[in-house]
Amino acid sequence: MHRPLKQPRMTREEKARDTYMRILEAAAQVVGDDGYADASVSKITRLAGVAQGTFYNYFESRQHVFDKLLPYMGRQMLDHIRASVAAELTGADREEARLRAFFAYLAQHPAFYRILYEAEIFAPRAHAEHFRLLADGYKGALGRAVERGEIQGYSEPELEAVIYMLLAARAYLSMRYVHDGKGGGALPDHVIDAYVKLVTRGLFTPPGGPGGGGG
Amino acid sequence: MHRPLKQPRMTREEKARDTYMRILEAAAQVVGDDGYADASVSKITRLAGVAQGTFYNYFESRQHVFDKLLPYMGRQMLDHIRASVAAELTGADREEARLRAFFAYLAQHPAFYRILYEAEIFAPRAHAEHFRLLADGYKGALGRAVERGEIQGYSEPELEAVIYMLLAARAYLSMRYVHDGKGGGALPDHVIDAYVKLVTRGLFTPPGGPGGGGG
Amino acid sequence: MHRPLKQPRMTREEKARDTYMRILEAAAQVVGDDGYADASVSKITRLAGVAQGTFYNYFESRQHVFDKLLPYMGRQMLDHIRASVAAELTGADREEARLRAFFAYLAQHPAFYRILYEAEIFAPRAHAEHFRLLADGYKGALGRAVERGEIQGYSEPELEAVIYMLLAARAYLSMRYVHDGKGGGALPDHVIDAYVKLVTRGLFTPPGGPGGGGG
Amino acid sequence: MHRPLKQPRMTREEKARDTYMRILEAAAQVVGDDGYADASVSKITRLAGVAQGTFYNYFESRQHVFDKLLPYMGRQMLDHIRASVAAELTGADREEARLRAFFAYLAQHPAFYRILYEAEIFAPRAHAEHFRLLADGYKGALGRAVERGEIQGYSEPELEAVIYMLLAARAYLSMRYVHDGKGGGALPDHVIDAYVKLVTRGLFTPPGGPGGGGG
DNA sequence: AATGAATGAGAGTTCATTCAT
DNA sequence: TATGAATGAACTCTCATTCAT
Repeated sequence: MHRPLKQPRMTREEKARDTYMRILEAAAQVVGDDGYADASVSKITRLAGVAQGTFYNYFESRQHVFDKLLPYMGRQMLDHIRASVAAELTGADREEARLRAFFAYLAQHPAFYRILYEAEIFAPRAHAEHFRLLADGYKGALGRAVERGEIQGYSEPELEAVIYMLLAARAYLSMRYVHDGKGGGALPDHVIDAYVKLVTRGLFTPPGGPGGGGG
Repeated sequence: MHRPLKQPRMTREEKARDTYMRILEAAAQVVGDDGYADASVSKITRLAGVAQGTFYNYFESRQHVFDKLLPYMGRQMLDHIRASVAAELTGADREEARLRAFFAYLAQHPAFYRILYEAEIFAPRAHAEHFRLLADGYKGALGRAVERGEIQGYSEPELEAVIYMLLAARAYLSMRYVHDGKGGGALPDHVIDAYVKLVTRGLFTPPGGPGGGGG
Repeated sequence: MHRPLKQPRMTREEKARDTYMRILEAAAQVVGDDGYADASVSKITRLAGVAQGTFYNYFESRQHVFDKLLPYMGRQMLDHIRASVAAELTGADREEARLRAFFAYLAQHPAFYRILYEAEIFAPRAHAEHFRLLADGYKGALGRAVERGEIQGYSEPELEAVIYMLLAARAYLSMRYVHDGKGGGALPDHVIDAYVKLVTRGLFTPPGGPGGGGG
Repeated sequence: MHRPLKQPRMTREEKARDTYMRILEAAAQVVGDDGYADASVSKITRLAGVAQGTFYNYFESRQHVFDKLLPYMGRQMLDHIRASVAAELTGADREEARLRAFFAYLAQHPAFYRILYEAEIFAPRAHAEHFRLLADGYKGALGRAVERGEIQGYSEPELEAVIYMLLAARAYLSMRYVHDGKGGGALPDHVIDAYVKLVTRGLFTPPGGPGGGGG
């Protein structure tokens, strides 16, 4: 029944960290629900359970939380994808796994859709940075595929363009098939098939080389 | 007995039409420059050279102009693409021509970028309708390619998914290579090459069939 | 089948008169439905079937129609009451007849309620004038009752106060029992009884004098 | 170790209460002077000495202050009347005292006239509630008069109608003799006499019963 | 006399931000 | 550090009125 010896539940620093995170998470949820445009400071602080003024002890301005949102959730998403994709997968199989992992993350974190795609408008710096990060990761992966001979006939700058097209595909497929709402959050199989087919044929060379035993 | 050819420069009706267009064009420019979120009625009317109240003689609300913007410019863009793409082009060549025409339009109408891509957030109805329109046009084109045997191995719903990926590619390539600003509005050739390569290999079957004489 | 010799259906003057009346009646209806505060010029002209500008050919301002409304309908109402009350009625019977006639008019012209009672706020000049008119008519009637010995013990200025109380009773009874809406427009009998009883006892002396054979 | 009796002049809560009251009183005065229709938020806040935005920290909307005005001043008025009318007064004497107290309150609070009578239009809910309150208080009083035998020959629903007529009398007498402005706020004696006479004869039975020793 | 487009003042309301407590 | 009241600029929208046609 007595109080445990442990110090006050949180040190001052921990408490500050906690408040920061509460505000950030609240912002994520509000933006996810209402979009950046309607994510007022008052909604965010109300949800976070702090006073409006407190907000400005942790963020310089409303825009500043917005700028933190995508980096914060984007890292989560990348971690999720990385953890989901088996290390030994290569080529188109790896692509498929990444796509599935992305949509799985989206299904678990519905707020992420708006945080990500509205960021181009409301947090353009963060958005650009996020895409650079994604693209860089991708570049490494495709670079290794090139080295393994899985990909042929694309120059390095061309590969960058391809990467943006793949990221684009993700975005629009989630917009069209998930966010619009009938699918209940899951991507239909034929859509995954189409993606895999396009990428396999378009990017990855079948083992025997192009024109080999493809099909 | 005959009336002079023109009494007033414009009839009342023409003048009304002119005012409507002035407001609409002003709205397009303001949205192009500042985005929907910062496109206030006062900015629009100032640019159009009319009083704020006049705005509401022509549009029920700020949202209502927003809803007209994409249909208005989208039709322009489609007309431009249709006019630019030679009728006899087929297959990947046609795809390339379409891509180039799109980017040419974008270079001539820089406002269109934001009007189009921010519409998902600020004029979702118009945005959805616009994409349905594009996708339908595309479906017809790809359907004919299927009939000609240029495309093989894709079911109809898969083709729909492919269409959304191609539209996605356009969007992200314009975001990355044009809108971000260094290219001065033109898409670098290697990007077009990458697009064409991906689509050619991924979608279009070389004359002799897959695995034929491709390369 | 041929046009009758009669001049154009209406002379210019008649047509103007007609337009004037159309606007006035439209104003009456709009004020009756929405109240003075929400009776915009555009609503009125739309209902009247004329252009907004036409309004100002007939009335100097919005306030000016408002000022015409109560005189116009008030006269109608007085005519109705005068026509409804049998000439030979006297004393409390006459009062009852007047009350019933007033409520009958109200039931037939629902717009009149608001036109009359909101006028104190929105057309105070007309309102005061209307009540002066009513009071003057009343004064004559009560003066004759005094001469007949039906009323005793009230000085002339006291009678004026009584008149205002009687008019007040009308107003509040219509507010409470008719306008609030359950009665379907008719005044319940017990309310009329209460009115008649109060007035009979309070104002009119029974034939044998006060304290005579009353009951 | 002890705290000085007062640190800040007002605690935060007191200050908030003060601001609320300042706005409410300012609204009362503006409505009293200009009527509800012309009582703009900007006039109210200017008079209250706060920023326009502050208004919306205390009231959801302009309409919401309007809805508070009559309850606030109505309670004041009732308290005043209750305090002014000697407990031992009964019958018509009590009525006279009430009438005098009402007009005394009106003379001290000129704003109350418009707040009360325009409320039927601009704050109908509050108006209805106010009258229900008044009528209920009256019902109790008249009910006791009936029990004491002071009132005879009126059924209960008839008494309700009478109550509305008495309230109506108040309203119109104040409109005619006070608000119109010549009397300087006081009701002429002959008007009070007329009211008392009408009510005495009409409602209250003289000690010996109707037809007794009256006169 | 009739039209209806144009005007612009002014309304109510929102909200990011500040700051005294 | 946390609070929440106060601020005021900026917004969208309404509408009586004017006036060229």
